[in-house]
Amino acid sequence: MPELAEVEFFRKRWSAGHGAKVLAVRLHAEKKIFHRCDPALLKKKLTGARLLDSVTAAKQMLFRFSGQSWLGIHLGMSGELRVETREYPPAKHDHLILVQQDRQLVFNDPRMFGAVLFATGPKPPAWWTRIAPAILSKEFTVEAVAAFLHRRARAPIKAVLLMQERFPGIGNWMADEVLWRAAIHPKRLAGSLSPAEVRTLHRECRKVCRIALDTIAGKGSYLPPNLNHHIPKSWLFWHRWEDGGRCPRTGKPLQREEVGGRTTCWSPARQKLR
DNA sequence: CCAATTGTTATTTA
DNA sequence: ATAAATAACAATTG
Repeated sequence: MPELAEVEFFRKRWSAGHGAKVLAVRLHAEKKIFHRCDPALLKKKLTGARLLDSVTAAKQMLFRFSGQSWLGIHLGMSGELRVETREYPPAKHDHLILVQQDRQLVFNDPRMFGAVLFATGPKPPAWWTRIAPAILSKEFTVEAVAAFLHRRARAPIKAVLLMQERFPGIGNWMADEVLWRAAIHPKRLAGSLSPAEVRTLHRECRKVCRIALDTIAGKGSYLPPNLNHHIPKSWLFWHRWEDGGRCPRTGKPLQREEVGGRTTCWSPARQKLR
């Protein structure tokens, strides 16, 4: 499920535990989500450690603990973070739980395409620092997008938008939202976009990220009660899975088809192949 | 039983 | 050699 803004939403949930000690760690060490770390070490180091703070980058979260410990979480396709009471009994797919005095921080992931990472040391580990610069950062320039599209010239633009090395945090629905707003057909080859279209694409990437973050994860310290509640009613998001869904801008029927290996939704009246 | 799922990566193909 | 397409991963739901 989670893309950029949803990941930030879930990270913010766990910030309820900032400043508090971890009294116990419960985990399903044999599960695949732990295969990129040492779960025994994670448990040893985090038990008794204090959760200091956390950040999000792309689709990943980094939680910093006392004792120079760093916990990374990728939510994969079906992961979510929740905060439960001390009395909450663990459920089947609660693969990692950090027990604190007043709450339990739960990582639940039924499909287990997610990942738990762990490292110790004075600075954030390499698997964190090598994440591409954010779309909302200064480094995400029109020139950088143009150069990337040139290198991926023969791939459909939809597939290119999903590449985390240049569009960190963009996932299936955000890619469709960006292309719909930019009025670019998802099957257009990346190398075929005009300079004007590249500028529009760049601008809409930033707008979708900004608005998605504000509405899904909430501004400042406000955390919305659920994920989708505040997503603008005008967005393609609300219509992309409806059978017989219509484009919110043209009122014409939407189309759904696999593009770049993923189910893609677009408005043929707005996004032309030419 | 078949097909679907907001992600990533290893393998195969071009 | 490079880049694009495909398969695989696991669990659940319709």
